[in-house]
Amino acid sequence: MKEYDHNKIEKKWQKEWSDGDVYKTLDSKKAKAKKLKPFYVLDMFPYPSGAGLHVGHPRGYIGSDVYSRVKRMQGYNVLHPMGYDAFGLPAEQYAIEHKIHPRKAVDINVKTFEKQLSIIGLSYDWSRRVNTTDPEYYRWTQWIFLQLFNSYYDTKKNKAENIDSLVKVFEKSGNAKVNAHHTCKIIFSGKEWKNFDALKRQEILMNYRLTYEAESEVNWCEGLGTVLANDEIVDGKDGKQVSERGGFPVEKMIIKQWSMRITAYADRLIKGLDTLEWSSHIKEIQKNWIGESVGSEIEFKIKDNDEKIKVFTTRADTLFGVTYVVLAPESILIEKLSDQIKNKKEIEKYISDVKNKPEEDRKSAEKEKTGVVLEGIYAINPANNEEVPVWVADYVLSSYGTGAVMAVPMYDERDNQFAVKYNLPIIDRPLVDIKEITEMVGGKIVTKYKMRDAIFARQRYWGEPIPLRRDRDGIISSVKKLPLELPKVTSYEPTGKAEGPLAGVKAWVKDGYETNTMPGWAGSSWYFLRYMDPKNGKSLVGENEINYWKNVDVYVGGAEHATGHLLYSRFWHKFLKDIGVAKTEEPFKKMKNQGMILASDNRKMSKRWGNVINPDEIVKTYGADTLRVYEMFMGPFDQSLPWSTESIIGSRRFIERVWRLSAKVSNSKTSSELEKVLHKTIKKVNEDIENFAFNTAISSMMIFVNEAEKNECISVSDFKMFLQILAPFAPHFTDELWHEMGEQKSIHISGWPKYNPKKIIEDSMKIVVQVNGKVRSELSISIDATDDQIKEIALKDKVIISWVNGADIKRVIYVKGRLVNIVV
RNA sequence: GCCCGAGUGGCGGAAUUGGUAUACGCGCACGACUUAAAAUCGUGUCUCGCAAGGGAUGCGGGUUCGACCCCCGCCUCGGGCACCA
Repeated sequence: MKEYDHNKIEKKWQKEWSDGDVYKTLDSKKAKAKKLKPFYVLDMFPYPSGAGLHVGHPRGYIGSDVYSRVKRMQGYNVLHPMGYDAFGLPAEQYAIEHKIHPRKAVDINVKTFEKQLSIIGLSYDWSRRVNTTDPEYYRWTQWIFLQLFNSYYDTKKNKAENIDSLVKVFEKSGNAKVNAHHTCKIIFSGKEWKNFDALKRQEILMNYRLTYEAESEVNWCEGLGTVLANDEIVDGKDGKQVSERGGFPVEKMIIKQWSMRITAYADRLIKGLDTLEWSSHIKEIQKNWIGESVGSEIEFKIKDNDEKIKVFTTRADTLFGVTYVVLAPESILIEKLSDQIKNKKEIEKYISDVKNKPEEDRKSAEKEKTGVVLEGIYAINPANNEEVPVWVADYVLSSYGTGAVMAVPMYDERDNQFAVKYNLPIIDRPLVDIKEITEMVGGKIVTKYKMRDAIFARQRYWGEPIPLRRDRDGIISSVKKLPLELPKVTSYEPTGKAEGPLAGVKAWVKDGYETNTMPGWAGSSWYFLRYMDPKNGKSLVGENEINYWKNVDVYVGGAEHATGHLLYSRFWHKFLKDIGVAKTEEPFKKMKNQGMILASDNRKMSKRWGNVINPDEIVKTYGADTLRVYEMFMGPFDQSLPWSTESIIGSRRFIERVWRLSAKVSNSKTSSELEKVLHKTIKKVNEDIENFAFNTAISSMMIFVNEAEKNECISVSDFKMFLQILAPFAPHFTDELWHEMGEQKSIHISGWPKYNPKKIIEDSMKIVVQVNGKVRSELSISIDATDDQIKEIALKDKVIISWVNGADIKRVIYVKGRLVNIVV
């Protein structure tokens, strides 16, 4: 018997697999010729950070690898690729810290990453690797940007449409009745449209485009020199907002920015969640993030004025209890009403004070609410024609609902606080039916969302250039020839202004290109489509390929991307579906989220704590097979677990026991008892892997080995079946033993064993007998026994008779195949 | 504050989702092999009790023949949102 030398075996098989193209994915044409069905298993591609991997990083990759290997063995044409998300802040920060160009830093980091990953024995088809910073890749990111730019959202057809068709409508009949998701505040006729100059038209269309430029409030991070998305910000120690990366302070600012109209898809993004096999936890987070709420829009007339105040409320049933109305300080109505406002100066001062106040003060719930009454202005409650005062107050947000609120201090806590502070009446009126009252006052039921449009620009160098140019008159046009390559700069450090380092490239600016670049999520929002057809120079993905693969079948990655990547990808995918590129409504049908591996001190692994365990070391001492088995065995896949180098020995022992078990393989038959255990194990492993319950799959294989060791021999065919179910977890040494059993081809393309239902049938069953719910006896009864027979046998059992002790038997409950409970 | 999730031996965890709680593994103890050690193998290992038996799934109650699982009220930890009308 050879010694188990993991280093030798693992090196040998990794080379064999690579030389033999064992994990090569077939393109659709070849696959169809062979009648192979597609199966797409995807890992979230990493930022190649350069810090090196710790033992926790590969956990998700190992899980998805096990799953992919099973699918491959089951005869699917498996697409299991890997690539790099290398644009964006992490890569750029690393480059700045290490004083090298981000391009070089990315290349170095990718190499380090691949070297570390290669020793784990993952079954990627490396020939399909993508990198978001590759011009041949970001050419298509830019292409998608332009498609969005040239589209608007048709709310009637409920899909994106080309902006040209909207222009035609404008020409014909203006915009009064368009069915479009927009922010356009002016109404014009077809005639007026024709008289608008090009700049005016551009300005109007900007309100409809799915990628648009607008003044918007942004999170400005001085430390990183850029604007950040809401999901890139976290609460700092003192409760103030800081950047997730680096922990720098973040403040609100109004800047003209490129944005994406994700809000147009809010409804579809919520509805689609029901069709997804994702953890309910992540669906819940997305649902809350999108924040759908159904309520009523109700108009309050203004006394002695033609203007109206439109409020949004989810509590129209409290309409009779309204004692005042509040406008957000940003409300344009205030300007319109100014002639009638008696305390104009005071109002103006209040508004400017609010604007200069940091947003975090304004948003904190503990903060005292402030406000000023608009003297001379009264709103008329449409339900009872009562005149109520109108206030401006900073607790009303302009960005949500209609930017105006009807205040019902009796029922709303915030209104109540405000009313108490400013001595406003609090009245108790009976509640009415929401639907009825809304109809009665001529309002309508509408749906509002908390989600905001996504800002699509970063004031940084290391990102995709925005493929637009602006001529001297300010007219924007699409760049015709993609990719628009990122120019070389002398300094890629942040400039600290609302423009990026590209502003320092004279030729770039002269040509009218944008100095902002795209945010990190641009390249990662569609990469899964590129893997289907990574070298296609004519289109983002070929028709044949996308029709074959359709979408990702199983997506594996961290749960922390719930409101970022996973939402943006769904948004883009839906858009790509609308324009005919994607073929399904959702990109990721099923998703599994791996838990983090913590250090043994239960903290995150980090250089800072000095508790990092390096996978290279573990592979060297214990082997990749052991590492893989251990990481899958240590606990539920989606749960965060502490690493224990002490416990890994159990997985190593398991592998060695299988290795030694091969000495018991012979041509004689396996005992029927062991055969039964084997087939049960095959059944269990198959089910468990399908559910990503890898830990219990391994434990059942351990039970089989324990059982097998008690036997004198095991047949070649039975042992081979066992190797096959173990192979996805420990691919190297199982392939070695497989060949030792006389096989020529790799075990990983050898087929997946099926259990034989006949071989797991028991001829007797173990029935537990309880008296009043307490276990008192155990019986072995023939499988053919009827329910009544079983009850009778239980009642006649000596132990049971002594427990019942002649008492009246009230009930006898029989649970099929499990237990009898006798109630006395 | 609001919305999710979790809490089981010394440790990681299992339990067919209402039916034998603690599978599997680590650790520990004892034994075998060995001059010895390592490795390996065997036995034991929730708790009280000599035993018969009793008690334990964060705490307190409830439903049920039967509850880790369902319901009500707490506690602790993790995650999400946060003046969203």
